[in-house]
Amino acid sequence: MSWQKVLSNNGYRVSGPRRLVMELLAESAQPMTPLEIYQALSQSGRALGMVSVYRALELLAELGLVCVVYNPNGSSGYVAGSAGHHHHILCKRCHRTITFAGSEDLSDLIQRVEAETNFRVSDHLLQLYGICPECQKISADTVEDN
Amino acid sequence: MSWQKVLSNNGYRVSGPRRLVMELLAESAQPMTPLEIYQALSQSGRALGMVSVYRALELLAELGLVCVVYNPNGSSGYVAGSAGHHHHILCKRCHRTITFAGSEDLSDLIQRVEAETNFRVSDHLLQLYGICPECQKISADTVEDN
DNA sequence: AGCCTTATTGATAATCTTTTTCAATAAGGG
DNA sequence: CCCTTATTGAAAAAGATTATCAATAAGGCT
Ligand SMILES: [Zn+2]
Ligand SMILES: [Zn+2]
Ligand SMILES: [Zn+2]
Ligand SMILES: [Zn+2]
Repeated sequence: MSWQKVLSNNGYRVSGPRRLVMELLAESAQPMTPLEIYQALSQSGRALGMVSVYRALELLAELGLVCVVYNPNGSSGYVAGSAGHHHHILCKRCHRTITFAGSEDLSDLIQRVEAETNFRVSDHLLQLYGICPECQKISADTVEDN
Repeated sequence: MSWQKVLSNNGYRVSGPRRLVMELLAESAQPMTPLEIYQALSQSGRALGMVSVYRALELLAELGLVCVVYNPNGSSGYVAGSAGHHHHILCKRCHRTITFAGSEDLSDLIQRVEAETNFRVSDHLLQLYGICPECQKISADTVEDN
């Protein structure tokens, strides 16, 4: 279902600011902070208030249309979200972020931890960090040059 | 190795504020924000500046003596950290947080994602959310009462 | 135990980020 | 095309984090 439909179906309007934020994030390969979103849109002429960026992100996140991802250094940003169970993998060098499908791969771990701790697990946060193909290539080239 | 030793070995002093923050977190069952730490210490007479809380946390986190954990709602807090590969599980109801040992349980998942995405994975962020034993018991009691 | 050096603290101010407020605007149903 | 009302945006308020710098105290040395 399109993000416009998700908004409508939940009684929200498909407004200019929401469209701008949504489309920008969909195009971006990297997570963006509210400020970065504001600046990117301002510079490309399509101005909107900083407040609207915050409000759009809040709503879009609530509806699952965008996701928050955490950088290794602790800062966080937003990426366009896909539906269903999924997680993100971030490049430590260029911050390129892509999504991978969630699976039952954690179920063994979760069972073990439930047995160990007596917690009942219902949810999880998982992100992988590493180096993306492009940055690996750059590293390889640099090494060759030496 | 004790946290005091870690500080010393890295050329830092075992100061009052660092001790207060470290001991408070070690005793706390829940993650705490800088403000919560500041207030808790102030109220128990052992006053220190807000700024010192920030600085202590920054340093302790850098040395791996405390960890940042993310609440399901997006807010974050600090917990006393254990050494080695580990993760945290949080109770969604009372925020009690405990540590569980990391393992190789993600290696299958990581291999799959590396194959799918061509990323080289070096690190990960994992947290589990659920209900702790105490809160399960409360739920059970409540149900019985009905 | 007392002294000295210097890392660390804390009060204040500066900066940055996020939220509130409320009149003006525009989305979308009719 | 009009009307209703959700949404926006400017400005201000509130909240969180960081910089400054004189005063303090940790820990090495004797
Ligand atoms: Zn990269
Ligand atoms: Zn998952
Ligand atoms: Zn609980
Ligand atoms: Zn792990």
